[in-house]
Amino acid sequence: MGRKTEDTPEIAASSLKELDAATSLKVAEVFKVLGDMTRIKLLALLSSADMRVSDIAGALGMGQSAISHQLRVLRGARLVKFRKEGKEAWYSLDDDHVVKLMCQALDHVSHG
Amino acid sequence: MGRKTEDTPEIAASSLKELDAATSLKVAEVFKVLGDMTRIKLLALLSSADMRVSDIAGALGMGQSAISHQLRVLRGARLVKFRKEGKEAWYSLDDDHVVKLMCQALDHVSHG
DNA sequence: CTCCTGTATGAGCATTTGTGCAAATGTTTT
DNA sequence: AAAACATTTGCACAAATGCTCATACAGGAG
Repeated sequence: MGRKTEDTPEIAASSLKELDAATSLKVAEVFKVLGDMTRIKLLALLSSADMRVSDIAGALGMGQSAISHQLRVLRGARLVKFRKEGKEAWYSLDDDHVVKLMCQALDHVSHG
Repeated sequence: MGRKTEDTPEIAASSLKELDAATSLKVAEVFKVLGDMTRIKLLALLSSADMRVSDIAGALGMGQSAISHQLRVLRGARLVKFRKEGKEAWYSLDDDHVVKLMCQALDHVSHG
């Protein structure tokens, strides 16, 4: 049977009590990167298909420079990766953690 | 101790493709609230015990005003709730979505 | 009532952030 | 070689953010 997205994080909830400053910072950094509507829409796009920079810019109705800037941020957080094909850059989600996180957040806002 | 054990059926990953602007904004707003180290440490504290404002301020080594401001933000995102007992305000996590989200993010940064 | 405690709120300020513009880099075609 | 194309990068600037300070609000004790 088709399995849905795994809803059991490998990290136990009890580990939250022992969050040191460095780890808290890293966690906050990931969330900060996700805390922007442009980047959310961008990641949602990439969840269905790999895309080039200009594709994303067109789909979101934004400048190509802005998208490139955002993709750099997303790359820095290891949320997206890309491969170069000639003069084009194809972007895709880095792993499925991204999707899990977004679904959890979607779950949260939907229950309001 | 009746915390909701309501195992919320996770939202399918396919819903991400259909994210409209309003929903993207809400999702981004939740992440934006989580994208701050002070608030992360604060939520981590609340994951193990309910606390008063002054308790949190003491534990984080910050001013009471700063914590109160942050708690307002967290309340606005429905990530924490509080009950008033006399002149004290006891804060707690609003639901277990918060813990799930943080564990997912912890999972992500740990695999780096 | 007054005083003290716990919390909330508003103003001010320094820092960060997202975007557009323009120039630079790199790749393919002519 | 140049020109066209796709993407990246540096700069600038408005808008947003987090903290501190001071003040206001509310409950309990004397």
